[in-house]
Amino acid sequence: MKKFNENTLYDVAELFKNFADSTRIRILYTLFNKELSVSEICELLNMNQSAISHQLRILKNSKLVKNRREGKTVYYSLDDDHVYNIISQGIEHVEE
Amino acid sequence: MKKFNENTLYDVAELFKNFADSTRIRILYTLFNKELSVSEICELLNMNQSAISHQLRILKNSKLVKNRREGKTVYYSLDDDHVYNIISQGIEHVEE
DNA sequence: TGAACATATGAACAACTGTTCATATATATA
DNA sequence: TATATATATGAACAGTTGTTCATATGTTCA
Repeated sequence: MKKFNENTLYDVAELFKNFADSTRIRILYTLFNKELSVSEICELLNMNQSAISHQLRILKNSKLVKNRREGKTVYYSLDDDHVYNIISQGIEHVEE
Repeated sequence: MKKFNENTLYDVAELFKNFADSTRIRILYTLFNKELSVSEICELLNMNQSAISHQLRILKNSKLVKNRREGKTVYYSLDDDHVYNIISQGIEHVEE
């Protein structure tokens, strides 16, 4: 079994917390294909803008999404290759 | 992008909740190699028996661990191939 | 049966989390 | 500058979660 720092598993738990909420995981899933603006995400998930912005901040702090501003609009996209793989594996699991 | 039932992402979030707590993820990690009794897990994680039992029940209900009784002792082990892969991917992510 | 040991479980409590509401900030344009 | 639009953020609140404590259940053996 691979050795690693004893804090690693705490960090792993922190990572998985991001995926442990259906709003955040649905946000991430909408970003699988392409970047989207905040308001586009709101429409897709049918949720209010404040709730989405709060969750986007959490995802950004965890470096799972990144954003860029274009005028008034802010576009978000996945910031990590692992995100796609981890969620895909989760989907695979529950679909069995 | 793969199509699936709209409830799937909610189920995925539920799945990841299991990995979103450091106690549970450390329990699962102790079971990577081999089955362990409840008291062995308590010693390894230096936590009291009640806390461990409560978390084991959560993991069992989610079908991530299984158990077998041998006299007074109950042994727990991983019940799902995906568990190993999902946690490994999480470890890989945070170690970069 | 009774004592000892291993594990499970319910209740209670503190800590944490996600959403809403109100409002602030940033940008574009008239 | 004033207004409209898009996004961000702080405070408050309800709901959820993990641990502890006390106790129950299950098993072995004397």
